[in-house]
Amino acid sequence: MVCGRIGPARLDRVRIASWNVNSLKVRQERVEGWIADAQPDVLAMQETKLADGAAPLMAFQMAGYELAHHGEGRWNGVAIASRVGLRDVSHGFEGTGPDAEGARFLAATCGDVRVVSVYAPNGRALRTETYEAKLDWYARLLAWLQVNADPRDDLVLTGDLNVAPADIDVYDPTLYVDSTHTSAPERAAFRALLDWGLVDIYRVHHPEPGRYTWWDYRAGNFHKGLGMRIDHLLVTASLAARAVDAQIDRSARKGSLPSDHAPLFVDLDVPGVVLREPWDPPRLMRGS
DNA sequence: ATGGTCGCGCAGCGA
Repeated sequence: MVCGRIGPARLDRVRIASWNVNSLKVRQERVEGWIADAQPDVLAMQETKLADGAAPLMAFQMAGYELAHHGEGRWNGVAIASRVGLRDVSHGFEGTGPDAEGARFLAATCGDVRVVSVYAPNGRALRTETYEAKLDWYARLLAWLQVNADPRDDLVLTGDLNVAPADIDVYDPTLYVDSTHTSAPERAAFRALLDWGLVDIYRVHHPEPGRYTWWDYRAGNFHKGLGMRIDHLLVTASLAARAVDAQIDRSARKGSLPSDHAPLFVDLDVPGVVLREPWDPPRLMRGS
């Protein structure tokens, strides 16, 4: 808890999380509850499905976080909540391609870490225009990194990348042949991010199979363990060396009205980050 | 194996 703290606190460890919330409006209470439990210092969100004007700045402020939001409402929408600073907000390459594909990219510097929250296009089906747009989006994401970042930076690229990088990232690889999320071009696009200088830090800490971040709402797939690992925390080498743990919080997928994605987070030894002052709510004056 | 459920918004689409 940050309540009761006097003066700025310095953190030696920073927790950076990502969660496709599938409508922040519907998920608001759940997100607030998860933040209170998990205490992330930075939370990247995807599929907020909100216009910027409807972003719940005050609710995050009350919890001690600044919020940057990029959305047009209805579909897509990405955000970054931070309690260790939030500056140099960028919408990146949004709107520059033949199919802009909506609000799917947001970058901000939190503490001294560059955080990029992305929501990759789904692709729907192979050999369709939306599939080609997905690959094009990936190409533009890589180009953004090449132009606007350096592999030597402290950078986290996180979010719903809509790619299962390897066969162990899907519950049954034989069902995912010649389909989106696993196709060779998609995996090559994902691999190109790693080749640029990013590390799949969750996989480093958890080489075991059966670790997923998304489960179809239908057919009780979550309870049957039928999921995919399509949400990722990709970090540069300098941060990978300082990552002490990474986890997927399956518990957040349980209960009533969950998102179909679970949040995941990485804990980094980044000494000297200053925790933002919690907002002091105005108090009602009592007449005497 | 198929389809099964959500969210948005009010029909049917997107995931």
